[in-house]
Amino acid sequence: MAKVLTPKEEDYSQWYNDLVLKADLAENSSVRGCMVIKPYGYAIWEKIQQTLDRMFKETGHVNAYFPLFIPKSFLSKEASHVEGFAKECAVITHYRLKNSSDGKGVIVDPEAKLEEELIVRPTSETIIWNTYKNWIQSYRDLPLLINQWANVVRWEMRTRLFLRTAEFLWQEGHTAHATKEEAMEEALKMIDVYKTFAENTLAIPVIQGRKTENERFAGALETYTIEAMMQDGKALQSGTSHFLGQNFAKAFDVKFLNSKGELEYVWATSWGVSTRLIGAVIMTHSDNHGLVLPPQIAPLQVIIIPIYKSETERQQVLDYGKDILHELKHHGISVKFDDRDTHKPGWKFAEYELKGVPIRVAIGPKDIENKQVEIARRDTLDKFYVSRDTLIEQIKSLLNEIQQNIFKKALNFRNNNTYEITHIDELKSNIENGGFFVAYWEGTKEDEKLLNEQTKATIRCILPEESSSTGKCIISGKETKKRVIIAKAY
RNA sequence: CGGGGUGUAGCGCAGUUGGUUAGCGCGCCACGUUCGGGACGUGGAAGUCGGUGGUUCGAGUCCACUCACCCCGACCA
Repeated sequence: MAKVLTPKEEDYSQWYNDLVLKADLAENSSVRGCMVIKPYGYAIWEKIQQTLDRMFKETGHVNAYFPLFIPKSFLSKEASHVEGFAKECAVITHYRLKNSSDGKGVIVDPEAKLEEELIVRPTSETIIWNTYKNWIQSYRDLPLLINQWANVVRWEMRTRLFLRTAEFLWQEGHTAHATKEEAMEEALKMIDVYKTFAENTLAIPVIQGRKTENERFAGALETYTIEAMMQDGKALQSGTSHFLGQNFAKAFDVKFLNSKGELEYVWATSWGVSTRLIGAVIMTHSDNHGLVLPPQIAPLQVIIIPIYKSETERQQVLDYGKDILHELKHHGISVKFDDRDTHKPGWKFAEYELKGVPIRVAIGPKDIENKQVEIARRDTLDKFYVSRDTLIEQIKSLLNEIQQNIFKKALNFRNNNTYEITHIDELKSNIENGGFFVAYWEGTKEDEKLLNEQTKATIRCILPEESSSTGKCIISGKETKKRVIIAKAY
């Protein structure tokens, strides 16, 4: 008996916390609100990065890197942008320390005060648009399609591993376009990329929509979002793409000469996903035994565990297993053979279940004799024997099947916890149990605030209009085509 | 930033009205028996009791201050 998780049913957030720590994904650091991402957790992030990076490049984007620090004056150039971020900025005021007079340490040297304070980027629109000003003169310089992989800092009051940390890793795309239509198309294209990635790679079903004015990104004219439902019925905003209009171009005076020789302001988008996605993966698929990882981002897809008694058996099992190891590697499968003699098989079974390895292959003397192996799949915990001859093919298709299965499971869960409502009372009486509530909405900003105060829920997104059918807004009673998802959110 | 709570070995905790050498479980190390679902035995290492100051013959224990972390709210990806 070693690592026991708090059961989900008992305390969901405790379960989440236990899991992150015990699966060795991350831990709290001695810096308030900042986490240490441990090798296993970082390996998942690397998988996420690799896939997304490829998708960004396939859609014509390139990577670059901009400074961590932003002069304070830059941030205030776009009024609503600074308003949104001002309350959570880390500020650098000095550039030097000196020995304290009591000799016990160092103090900030008051002589070394910066002329202008620097802000640790909470997001990079301002520093990037200040740079784009120098890069863009003519329509021939457009579009500019740039992404950066970086860390950002937002001084959050309350933090939770992966879901909300003061420093987090993300990617932020910042694009510049000659026309409104092209920028809008880009913003929509990227939210599509995120949706595809979430569903195909992370196996997380998401609802795509746009944010209400209240929930929009600071400085955006339109924010598109993908919203996922966690196992406790709460929503997690998993990626956003913003149509920024000409706000930043105007704030930073970025103009280009069009083919007719006229000066115009540039149109912009920005879009990002963060290490929060790891939290989304955990809270979508995992169970009381530990992590359940989608094969596509599992750092380890297959674990091989030997079972033996005597030294001769050990040699035989090792030979048999090494063979399988090399063959799987040859087929591009990420696999490890845990031949450590310091832990017993049962211990290893539990350990790799905790870590969410999709497929476990166990081999003992019995299996060598029968030319087979025992396979256990992490998603269903089913165990069965597979002939050695067809093993490789079966593992390949099983990885695929697991990927599909956990997606379907998550989709069913979401469908079963999504409710169409026609009156706000239905929301009030059911919101405590979580879930997505679909309602017609034609309310004002104030109505939205009222909704939040009364139910603790928020409008997660406005759904795309699929048909021309209409209904009555649950607050104002106005007839409308607009439908929204309401839910409690992380 | 308001309300509540906790700081004792790597982790989880116990420690009586102040009284010698501060314990327990897990983990760790060594050896042996084990090995198809988190093994067992024997021995061992590991602690400035969050910090500072005070009361006292004597403080993990009492007092003051302070720091850190956790939970609940307001804020947020």
